[in-house]
Amino acid sequence: MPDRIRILLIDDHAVVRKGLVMVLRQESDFEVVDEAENGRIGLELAKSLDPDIVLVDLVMPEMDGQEMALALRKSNPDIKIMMLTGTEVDDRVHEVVAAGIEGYVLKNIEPGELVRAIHAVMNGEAYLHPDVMKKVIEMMQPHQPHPVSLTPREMEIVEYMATPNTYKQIAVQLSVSEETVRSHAKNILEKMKQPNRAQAVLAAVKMGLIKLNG
Amino acid sequence: MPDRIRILLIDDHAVVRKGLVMVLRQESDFEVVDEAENGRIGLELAKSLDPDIVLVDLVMPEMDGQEMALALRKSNPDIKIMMLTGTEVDDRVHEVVAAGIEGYVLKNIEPGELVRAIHAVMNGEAYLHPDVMKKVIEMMQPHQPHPVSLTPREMEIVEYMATPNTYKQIAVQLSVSEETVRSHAKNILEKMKQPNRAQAVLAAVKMGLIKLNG
DNA sequence: ATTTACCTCCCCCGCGCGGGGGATATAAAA
DNA sequence: TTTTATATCCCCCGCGCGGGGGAGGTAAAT
Repeated sequence: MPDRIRILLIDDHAVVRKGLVMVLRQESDFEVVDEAENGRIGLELAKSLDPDIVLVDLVMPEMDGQEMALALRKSNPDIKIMMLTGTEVDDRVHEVVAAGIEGYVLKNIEPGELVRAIHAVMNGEAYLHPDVMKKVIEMMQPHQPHPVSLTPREMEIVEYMATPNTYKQIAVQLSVSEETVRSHAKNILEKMKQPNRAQAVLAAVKMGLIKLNG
Repeated sequence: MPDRIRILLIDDHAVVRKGLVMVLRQESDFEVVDEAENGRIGLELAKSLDPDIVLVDLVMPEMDGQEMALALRKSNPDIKIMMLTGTEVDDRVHEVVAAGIEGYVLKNIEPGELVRAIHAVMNGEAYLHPDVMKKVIEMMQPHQPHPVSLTPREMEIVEYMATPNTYKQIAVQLSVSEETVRSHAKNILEKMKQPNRAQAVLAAVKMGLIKLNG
């Protein structure tokens, strides 16, 4: 069987590994090539065995799933990575997903669903557990209503403050006096409690007042 | 049947609407309550009919899907929103998803999959088409190797430039002369082709040199 | 009718900072 | 060995900008 999916398991709990093996053995096109108990060992095994996909636990001693994912991404970018974690949706979801994995499932996943997830990932898709997906989407929502309330004019000025323009140049473009712009800028810094333009712009980005890219 | 899922269709192509109606009629627990040909009309209908979920086309005249989604989110946050679009995965995916929708499917979706998607969304999950999910995940990847190469020391200085510290204060913390810091800063601005500290910091964030949040 | 919010404009001061020119030392690369 | 990159340090100049003050005018809220 040349096109069986070669799987590497990495989890610090032997029980979990055995359980996964049982589940994966049910599928005739799956082949568990090896197991490892932490990221460091798993990384070495992945490099030498070159599996199609690794199922890796997020929380592990020595080297956790996130570190391992980053390392494996660099050394063997073609190996798919499916992250496993407990039922709790970790707050590190964002970072972990950004580490460049293809799948993220919780351990309470239905066996059949796990099989489908692996197939999906091997098929070039990305598989995220519904709860994880929700979290990821939530994190890209426009940020909470800004704790600082700027007037419409001030909003306009803040946007200009994020450009290379000097206050004088901004004044010209808005057809007002430089003093007016400077006055607004002063009020903005005051409201945002920021010491200077650079910090104010950065804070505005963090608050979602300014889009980083448009 | 009190618990049928009440669906509102919004698409500027009558053919597409009819097709969707055919598909959705197959499911006994779906009920298409009405249709609309653009976002403006659809928004009014949604407000008066209060459906469980709206399927809305992304590209439409008068008011497109994104605008409508934003408006509907504000007026009726409980109504689920499933975005529809052509086979092309739009570059606006990020914005659209950030508009706060629950689902995003392409029009070439299998009917059965669409039905599952609707059920998933009604079940409180988020459903993104695999290609869309991939795109979303890609967009959270660490950015490409920076076009500007800063020396280790310069990297350090850039991070400090994103803080409220003045160059003098940075110098103290790094135990070097203020002149040294200023010198590095000058080289950084030169390399990044940025006119001032504020712009340099912003550019650094965009490039992924600096994490917005730590 | 008085207050409040907002936008507009002005002056002064002093420091931060960008831009220009250097210099010196070390270590790696050519 | 000579060049190149990196890190350190120095001086000068002038403008940008932060912080302090104040003033006038309109419009909405009270």
